Amino acid sequence: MSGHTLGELAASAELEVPANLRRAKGWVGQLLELHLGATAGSKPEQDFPELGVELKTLPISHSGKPQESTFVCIAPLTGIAGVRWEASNVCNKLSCVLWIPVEASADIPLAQRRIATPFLWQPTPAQIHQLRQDWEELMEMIALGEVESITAHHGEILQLRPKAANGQALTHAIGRNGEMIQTRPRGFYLRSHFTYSLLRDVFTL
DNA sequence: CAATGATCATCG
DNA sequence: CGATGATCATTG
Repeated sequence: MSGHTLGELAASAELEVPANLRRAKGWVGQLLELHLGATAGSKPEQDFPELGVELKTLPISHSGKPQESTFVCIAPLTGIAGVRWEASNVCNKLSCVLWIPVEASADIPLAQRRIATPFLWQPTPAQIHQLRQDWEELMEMIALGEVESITAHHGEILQLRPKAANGQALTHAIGRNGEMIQTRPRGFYLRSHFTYSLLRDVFTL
């Protein structure tokens, strides 16, 4: 797919290209999943379970920098006593990722945006250490009932941010006194400066 | 609602 | 103008 445009891929799949991504935010990712034969659905698993590979598109600017952070997975806010990093969804999802950089500058019409060179990535021991540290810090705060005091400033490469259909969505979490509270669902995201470092490592920029 | 796919829109 | 917090579509 490298070098081809999203318009070409959409045409071969007989899909309409939306006017913009405002009401189709996951369109690019789903188009690429379709072409690579990933199992559609909303299962909390890797995109290619047989290969142990997770697929993620990476929106990049003209200068090749990621334009957005990368969503990893929903953060568990309850039932997290004793959860270990090795058994976490974050660890599982990021153990092997096929990154597919895609042009995403606002001045390029969606159909004309090109797919860059994908690369397969497995975190280095140092990256795993960094991910694990961030994850443990955030999970500890959640476990201690401090989820509502977590902001996106926490975590060096992995951050926690709201992840929901809107601000009214609520889920259960642990409160400051160990009681059950209602709060906005959160998700783990990779900071763009981290995904940029992955691009620099692979393409020796 | 929770999970998938993410980008939008506003603020500092 | 980058990052945070908010939001969109869809499926089970």
